[in-house]
This record gives sequence, C-alpha cells and structure tokens, in this order.
Amino acid sequence: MVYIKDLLRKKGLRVTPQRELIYRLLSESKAHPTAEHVYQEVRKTFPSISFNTVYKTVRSLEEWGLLQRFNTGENIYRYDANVSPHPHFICLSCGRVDDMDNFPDDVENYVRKAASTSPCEIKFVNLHFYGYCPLCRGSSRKINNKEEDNGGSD
Amino acid sequence: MVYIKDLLRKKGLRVTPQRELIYRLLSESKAHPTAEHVYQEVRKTFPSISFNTVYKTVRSLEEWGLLQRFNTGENIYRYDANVSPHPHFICLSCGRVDDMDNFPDDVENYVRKAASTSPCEIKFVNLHFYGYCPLCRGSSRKINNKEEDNGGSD
DNA sequence: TTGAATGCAAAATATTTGCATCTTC
DNA sequence: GAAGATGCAAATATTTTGCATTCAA
Repeated sequence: MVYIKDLLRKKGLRVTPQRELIYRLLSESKAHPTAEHVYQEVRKTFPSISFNTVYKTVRSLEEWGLLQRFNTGENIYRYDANVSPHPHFICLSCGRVDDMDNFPDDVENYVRKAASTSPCEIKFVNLHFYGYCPLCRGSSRKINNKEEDNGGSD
Repeated sequence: MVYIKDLLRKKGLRVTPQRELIYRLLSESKAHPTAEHVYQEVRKTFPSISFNTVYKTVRSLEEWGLLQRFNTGENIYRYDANVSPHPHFICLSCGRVDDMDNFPDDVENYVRKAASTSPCEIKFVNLHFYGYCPLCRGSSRKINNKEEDNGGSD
C-alpha cells in the first residue's frame, strides 16, 4: 500500500519498513492492541526489531494524530488507528476490547450536551462499556470483578 | 465516627486505626486519590505506616465493595468511596479528577439503552469527560494533548 | 490463641529515557 | 550530510507479592 507511505510522509514522518508495518498492522486491526501485542506481531516479519522501536513508533504515530491511545482500566495502554472518538466494550472475563458497532452516533452528542451544565470546558468523552462478550456470556468463564447491575430502570 | 467501624466490621474486615483512617480519608475526599496520595495523607497521622499497608488496605476495601477503583487513562489507579457508577471529569491541564456534579441521572440509562443492540451483556459503563477545569480553562496552562473538538454538532 | 493486618523489602509489569549506530531524505 | 529512526540497555513508575512481626477479635 503506497497509501500508508503517503500518510506517514504527509505528517512529516519518515517511512521505514518497520514503521510502515506497525501502522499497517494497527490500521488493519480491530483488537486495540497494546505496544507489546504490536511488538509480538511485528517480530514475525522483523525478528530483530526491538520493543523500543515499536514503543517509540506508536508514540510518534499518536503524537501526529495517526493513532489514538487509551486505557480501559487495566493500566495498559492500547492503540487504535481509528482516531475518531468511539465507544469501546471491555469483556470482564476474557479482557477483549471491541468497538461498539452499531452504536448510535448521536449518543455521544447527547452525552456531551448533558455535560454542558458543567463549569468545565469539555473536549471529548470516553465511553467504556464493561460486561461479557458473546463468547463469555452465559459461560462459566464469567467472573464477578465489579458491581453486578446498576442501571435498574432499563 | 463509630459508623466507619461498623461498616468495616459488617464486611468482615478488622478495624485497625490505620484502616479506619484510610477509609475515612477516602470517604471524605472528592479528589479521587491514588494509593500514593492516600499514603502521603495517612503518614501525617501515622508516620510509620508503610505504603504497602495503604495499598493492601485499599485493595481489600475495593474487594469488599467499599471502594471503587478506576483509571482515567494515565495508568494510575484512583480510588473513590462513592461506589455507585458516576461520570468523572479529567482536566487535560492540571490532571485533577472531579465528579460531574449535576449530571443528569438518566443519561447513563440512556447510554446503556443505546448499547443494548450490542451482542454483549453490558454490566456497567464508564463515562470519562476530558477537557479543562474552571481554573485552567482560558488560561495559558492549557495544553494540546488530545484532539481538539470532535463533537461538531453541539 | 488464631487469623488477619502491618511493615519492610523485593519482585513483577509496563512505561520511558539514553545513546551509539544506521537509514531516510 | 543532517535529522530522524532503530536497537540495545538501563532507568522510572506503579502495582503486586513474600514473609516475619504485631494486633484485633
């Protein structure tokens, strides 16, 4: 893909084979990988790459707006090539982090509007949903590591 | 406050002066302190207390449902004696973490309902708002460490 | 008395920095 | 050639575990 090369150059970033692969893997992934995950994947193509290179690369890509970094509450940074704000789902059992597909776009604006009474200047909001993914729900893999049900009225 | 003693005993936790103070400080705080913050505060009363005792205590209190632990994206755990789910505000400039006071209660249910089309079993949702607090907004302390404005329509 | 809590130390995990060498532009 | 990227190593920051001693029930 020449596209990725251009995208990197457009941001003023130099194009190296490692960097190109790191960004390609992230842009093709829906798994919200950690730096370590990316490292393990990139090693398959570049066995001599260092974790440090992966780390610095994802930091650069984030700094230049090509990646989004976030943290689901497990104290590990995760990266996402989809830089527009969008809600995530975190499975309390297997730990997977997914995008909330089919989540209505207007909800975020609704939420932001609800926050507009705050004396703070809101820039963006993170919506993180926690629960059990289709593979874990109903299975014995479920664990109780947070309060059970809070919503009540829905 | 005898109240705290009873609360701890009711959960089957032993009452020690250190533990009582740790919980009292947290229940009286709105600052969402880290374990280190709590440690620094407790030392003023118990100079010989170890960080480890504070750490293990807040872990126990969380395990028994007396504290909520979360993480705002800075890879440090914060603790809150208000264990019911509620939205938080994180200042991009000074780092303070506040409750979103006056935030409409029904928004969380609205959000949860919007998530109900997901194949996942949602247990709870975290709403984290990022921006500039009243003290930092408009001041030179503002920094750009995330995308500027995303909402568009509000 | 007994099991849990405390305190000191060290291990584990993840992030970040330093620096010499190499590569892209 | 110069600025930036890479790779190896070590430093930082935080969380977590081990264990002997102390204390609450």
